[in-house]
Amino acid sequence: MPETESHGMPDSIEPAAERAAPEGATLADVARLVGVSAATVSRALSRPGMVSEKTRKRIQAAVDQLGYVPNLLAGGLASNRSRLVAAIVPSIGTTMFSEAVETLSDRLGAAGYQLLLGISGFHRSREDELVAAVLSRRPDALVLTGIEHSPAVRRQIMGARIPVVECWDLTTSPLDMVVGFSHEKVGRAAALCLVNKGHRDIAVIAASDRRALRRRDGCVEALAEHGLAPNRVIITETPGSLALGRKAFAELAESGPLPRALVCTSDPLAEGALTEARVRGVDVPDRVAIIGFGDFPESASMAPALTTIRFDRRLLGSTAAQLILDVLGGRKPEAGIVDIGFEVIARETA
Amino acid sequence: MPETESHGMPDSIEPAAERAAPEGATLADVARLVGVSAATVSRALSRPGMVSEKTRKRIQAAVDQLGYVPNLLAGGLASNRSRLVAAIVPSIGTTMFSEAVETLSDRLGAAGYQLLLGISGFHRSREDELVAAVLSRRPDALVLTGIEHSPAVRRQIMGARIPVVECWDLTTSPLDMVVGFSHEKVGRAAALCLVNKGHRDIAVIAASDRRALRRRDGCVEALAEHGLAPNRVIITETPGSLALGRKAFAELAESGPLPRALVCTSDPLAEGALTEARVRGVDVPDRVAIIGFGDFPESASMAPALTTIRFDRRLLGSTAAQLILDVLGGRKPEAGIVDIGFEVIARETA
DNA sequence: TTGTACGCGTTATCAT
DNA sequence: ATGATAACGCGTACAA
Repeated sequence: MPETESHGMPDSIEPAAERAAPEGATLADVARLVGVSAATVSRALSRPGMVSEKTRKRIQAAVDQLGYVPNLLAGGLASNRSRLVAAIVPSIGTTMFSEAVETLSDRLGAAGYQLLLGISGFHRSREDELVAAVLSRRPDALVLTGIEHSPAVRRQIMGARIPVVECWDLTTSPLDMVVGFSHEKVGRAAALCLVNKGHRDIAVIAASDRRALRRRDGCVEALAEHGLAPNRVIITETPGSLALGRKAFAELAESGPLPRALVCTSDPLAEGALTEARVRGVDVPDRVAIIGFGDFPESASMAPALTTIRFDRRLLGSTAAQLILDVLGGRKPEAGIVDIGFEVIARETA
Repeated sequence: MPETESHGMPDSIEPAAERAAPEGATLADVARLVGVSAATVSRALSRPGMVSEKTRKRIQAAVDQLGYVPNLLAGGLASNRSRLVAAIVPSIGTTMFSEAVETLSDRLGAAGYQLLLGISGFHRSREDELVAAVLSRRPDALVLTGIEHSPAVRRQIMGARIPVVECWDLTTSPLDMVVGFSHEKVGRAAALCLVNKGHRDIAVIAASDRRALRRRDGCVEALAEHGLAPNRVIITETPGSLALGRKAFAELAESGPLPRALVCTSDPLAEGALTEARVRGVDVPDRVAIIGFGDFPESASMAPALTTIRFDRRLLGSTAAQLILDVLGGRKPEAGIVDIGFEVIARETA
């Protein structure tokens, strides 16, 4: 009897073989145990509707008994669908990105996709490497941060022929799809918020990443349209932090007369400025009104003196997920360019 | 001539074939173009030392020309090494986890590994699903949060036969390796810090996840050893947040006389308590001393009235990475149980 | 140093 | 509803 089962095998040879997973059972092992073909097992697991009720149950039992775990490397290779979505973000150390990534991961996970995460640390060259590395896993879709990418990245991505969502920014000419908001408009809104309150003496503290600089640009432009020039513009490193905000405010205080109002390109910078102002006995917002960006949760209660600009990070993540799932599901998304907008949160009348 | 090259092919048929990547070039395509075997190309890419200088250059040229991107699904299947490390964390929305994950990702990336991230949201059952999902990618190693896992998880993991690092906690009997610190000791340190300052009337606000509760346990034990019982113990949801901290402090204030000192199991809770105290005109630390945990960067400048307990999150991440790389590299780690310790950061003498 | 040949575990196609 | 068989793209003994 050449193809006999292992029943009756002496315990001394493979004692654990029938109890725990011996050594990574395969589809073929399950099939053998049940007495069906591998194809049937594969179908039972991925398209249960195509398999008869009773064989499906027997297969399930065998799967449990063997502790069978499907090999998605093999599955992906055969089907050309990895069920993997790659996301490349500058950092997960700020809620700006982490909340969106969490939401993205949740939504994708619910649909059977997993998240391959690349963290670029705000370095352009690192994005290049990460894109290359990540594409070698043959992800079914790709999420990128921002709309500026090196030619190499653009080339690789076009060659990959998968859906791509650029996030946290907006453009009329995305690589594929884009979901975010206009940083120029955010900067304008910050400026207008202060101008509308009657301020004319306004300084700017901006981090040096591309999107922060575009917020600064929008701000300066809006001021110009009101016949104003910024009191001063201070550029800090990226990412903006509380410490950098303190330093920048100190520089502001020591290099000339304080402005009447201050635009910071992010809440951490704004919080730092606020902190330094307090230390120096400068009243916020009475002496210096400060507006930030990002609506970081800490600031809501800790820094009620700050005004900020909020966008919905979770909406960003879920929208990106939805776009991807639509495309992968063969549905056409309602729109490939999604502006999730933002709103000014004035916590004080200042 | 049966195996002819595509030279001389009329442009009208495959015009782009010789310029851009036509449609996912494979190793075989590269080999054909160079006129060597696929094996040689494979070696040139993964073990350059085994290939002659000049053929390696020609291969590199062909790779560039075709825009060849290796398929790691196939590679992983063939070699049984995915170059993937999976990590499962409750959240990336707090620096507690995000910084460690960032460091982990950096270190692994530098060694040629990529990070497959699962976010469990503090749900035990979700960890089960994620482990199963993640193991189907055949990761070369696994990073888990904490030391308590369901039997199903333990079984699956043992069956996977890969290095595992449990993080953010400590035990003498890890699944495989562990890097973190003792939460009981953190709780004890918090209590002792206050007791040593002469406080005897101490309350506790704790989140309800396992590690936070163990910090509470350590705290209550240490108090008992000094003949003290906590004024009150308030349990909040997980994860602890500024809002929950405010609510808990309000409850404390309204349900009886305020304690003289307060232990919070995390900094967000402590910041919330501090905020609510301020709102109620309660001086911190003169009327109520507050100690938190986690050393969240925001608290350093914003809440100088708080004492906190710090552990090195980046050290945690890099140690985990090092353990994994050691094992995967065939080196034996110095120790499979790493206590990274912690320190009390007293920001005020209170 | 290079080539040959096989296998990795799964899905898809085409029968039955 | 189920089975046989051929890919999928690559790594790796083994041979040359």
